[in-house]
Amino acid sequence: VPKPLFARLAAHATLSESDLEGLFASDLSQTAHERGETVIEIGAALSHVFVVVEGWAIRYRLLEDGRRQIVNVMLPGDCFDLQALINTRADHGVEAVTRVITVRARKDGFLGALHGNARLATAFWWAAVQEESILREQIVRLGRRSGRARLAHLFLELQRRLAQSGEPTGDRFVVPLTREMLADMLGLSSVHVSRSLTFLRAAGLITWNGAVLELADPDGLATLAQFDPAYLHAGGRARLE
Amino acid sequence: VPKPLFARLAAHATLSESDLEGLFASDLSQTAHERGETVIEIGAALSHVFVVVEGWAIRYRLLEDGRRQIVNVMLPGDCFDLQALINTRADHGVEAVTRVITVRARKDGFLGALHGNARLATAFWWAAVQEESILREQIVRLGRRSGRARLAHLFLELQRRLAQSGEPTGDRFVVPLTREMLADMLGLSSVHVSRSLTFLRAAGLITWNGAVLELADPDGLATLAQFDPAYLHAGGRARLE
DNA sequence: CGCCCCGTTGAGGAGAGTCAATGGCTGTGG
DNA sequence: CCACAGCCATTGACTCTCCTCAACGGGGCG
Repeated sequence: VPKPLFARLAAHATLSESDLEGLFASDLSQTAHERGETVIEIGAALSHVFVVVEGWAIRYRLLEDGRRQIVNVMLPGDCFDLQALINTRADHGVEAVTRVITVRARKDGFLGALHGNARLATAFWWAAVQEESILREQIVRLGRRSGRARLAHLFLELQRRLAQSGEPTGDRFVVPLTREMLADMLGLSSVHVSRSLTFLRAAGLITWNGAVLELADPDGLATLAQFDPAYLHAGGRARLE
Repeated sequence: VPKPLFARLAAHATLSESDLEGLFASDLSQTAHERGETVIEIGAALSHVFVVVEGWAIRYRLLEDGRRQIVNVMLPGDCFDLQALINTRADHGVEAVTRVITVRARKDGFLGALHGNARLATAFWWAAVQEESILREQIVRLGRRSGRARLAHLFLELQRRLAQSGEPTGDRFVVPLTREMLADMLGLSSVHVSRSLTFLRAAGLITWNGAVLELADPDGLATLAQFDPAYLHAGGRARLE
């Protein structure tokens, strides 16, 4: 059983590891994708549900003129794509940011396990609520925040989400994203991302030497970004009525 | 049974009206909200699932400094909020754009009906897939399109979505949104929305006299907006495997 | 008639994009 | 072991989209 997934699901529902075992026992096909590799092609038929066990991945859409918008980052414990349980085609691609290890479950087996276990269904439903809320917050970030605030806000979100997947995360953690990925995520150009990062550094809000990002002044970042973590639904306990 | 809801659900699943009757028969409490009224307050506990029967509503989030980002428009047939079946609080508000009539179903009754009817569950699942895909496209619109293109893209989306709810919609339909609402949807200022509309009018792409919007040159709009309707999942048939 | 809401238009300024040059780091092959 | 290529980040200069403040005008409604 993937630990990050268990950590996330168990945080909001009463769950033991055995609840999850049935899901992946049948065909525990761990797949590894190298950095830069395509995990799911746009337009591909979806027959499996994926869970990220290790590493980061991005979900993106492309425009005809070649521009790219990254819709969301997938961290350990995130699922792709609960809603694709219906037979449909991927309307966005998934690419590995680092080396990524995924576990796949066939849709029918997944649904069967959910039918037989109400607590498990509740836990996954809760994960879907969180996921959609994160999408909504991404909309607010793009629509109503400045470049600097977008960066600050994203960093704070990543910190909380990493903590939810059970990593020992304080104010220092590895962020394997390039400037261009940040740009495609935040609706900016990579040049402007670079400038905005320089500003955040100069203001003493962050340091970022190579890979490890440090939130030097979390409160300052939260003020700049108007960060309100409520949308992450980190507290609270799931209950399907 | 609300007709717009039936039109949308039946478009992608084999469904008869009787499938839906059980949902609303028990407590068919139609509620009307006047233009500008709050339908759901941010932070309110959610005990019901809502369906818009008539009129338009907006889902929005507010920032501390008073700025507003509209996450999505709700048209007849749209549900608020399938994912709130879990006991949680609204992380965004809903406000009536026109006079809005909603039908509410208690969460437990709703879930019971879904459990007893696989076709119904499939149809609602499909609606959720569409809804999330529309959110993703909103992200692309905000992140990677110019002001003019955002407007053109939104108008084309509204046309298709209205058609899905069963309205007789050609290239002319009523858009009850103010400039400021468009601005809060598209991440712009109302002044810039006004200017961009002037441009679209001057280019012969649209006319908008008072309420009725006419897409005078749909192909031109689609080119400007790089509109690819695939994300609306308008074709295709739902099947839960 | 007068108020208020909404839309338009103008002027000036700030934020973000584009093009381009530079420099560091890494991996590779002679 | 070093030279070179390729990728990535930074910085500069210039441009353009979009924002803010402000004035004005039209339509609905009391």
